[in-house]
Amino acid sequence: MRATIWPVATSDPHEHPAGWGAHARRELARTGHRAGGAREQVLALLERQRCCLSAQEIHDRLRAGDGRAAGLASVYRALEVLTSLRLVHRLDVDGTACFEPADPSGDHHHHAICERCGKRDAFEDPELERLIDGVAARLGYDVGAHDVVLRGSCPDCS
Amino acid sequence: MRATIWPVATSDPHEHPAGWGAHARRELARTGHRAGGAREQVLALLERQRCCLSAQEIHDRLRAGDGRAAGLASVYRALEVLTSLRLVHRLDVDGTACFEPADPSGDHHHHAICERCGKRDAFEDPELERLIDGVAARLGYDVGAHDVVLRGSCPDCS
DNA sequence: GTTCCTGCAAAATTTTTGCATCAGT
DNA sequence: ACTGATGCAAAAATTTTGCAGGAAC
Repeated sequence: MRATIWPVATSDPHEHPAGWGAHARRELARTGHRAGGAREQVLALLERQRCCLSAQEIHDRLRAGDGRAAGLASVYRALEVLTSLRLVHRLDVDGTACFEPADPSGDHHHHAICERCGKRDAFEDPELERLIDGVAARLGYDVGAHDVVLRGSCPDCS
Repeated sequence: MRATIWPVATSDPHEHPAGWGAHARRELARTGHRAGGAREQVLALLERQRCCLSAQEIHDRLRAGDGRAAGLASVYRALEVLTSLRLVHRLDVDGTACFEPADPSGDHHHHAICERCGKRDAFEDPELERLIDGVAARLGYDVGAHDVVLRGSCPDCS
């Protein structure tokens, strides 16, 4: 492991928009995907997760649970499918990919990452969204996704 | 008032804000680094480059030049030093890290990436910067760096 | 029964590290 | 000379792929 595994705050009071899991399962079925065990495990885990997790973190948490955990390769494959359907959003953090549910309503948040303690915070800002849409339009890009990442010291570490 | 946007083409041999190379060499000397061949090669290449390059791309371009090219590991080591001194900015694109000079004045640009042809465009927007500063303050983060990445289809591919 | 899904292992990629040697100060 | 810098190769970390067996429809 190249980077230390930092704890991810799970105490975030933000619950996921109701029905992300249901929406995702519906989309998977609609696009002709079968309900296998590995993908369901990943889906169920992401459903309870607010902030992003790496494939390895997802795999570790699955193994920590009871029963047989999906293999790491299957986790990657599940994430690939979910990402291509835009059901999860991929974000590169420190050279490793992290994944989190994508809100079907189109709402989404961005990230502030503490370079000292590794904490990943989420935030949203409607004005920021509007501004980015304007920039995309002026560039002539048909933008399907965008990320904003802030790096620095969180309030606790400052 | 409308924010101004300056698109910068990837291949555009745009000159860097005066003195980035000089500034970088000065900082390296000031922090007790010696002027080795590999780091100088990387520095000289980045000096002529406006948009971001991966370590492999840098290595390839160095080998395409005349004379002995720095080894790939030395490219990584040079980039590590330059990044830690905040002289270059690191950006993760598609799972691989890209690097580009960081303007000493604090000005910087962001990126729009075409998912079809892989083109990387740069843009800047002062209003976006202001907004991000505001978000950072609101979060209580001491933000040292930030990225904005737009992904989609460029005008040519749309 | 057909086709997709999964697990395991192997391969491919990307990045880091060990170590002997070379070079800057 | 001393110490950092470099090159090469090996290792480590991350991600993808091949293939045989199993499961969903």
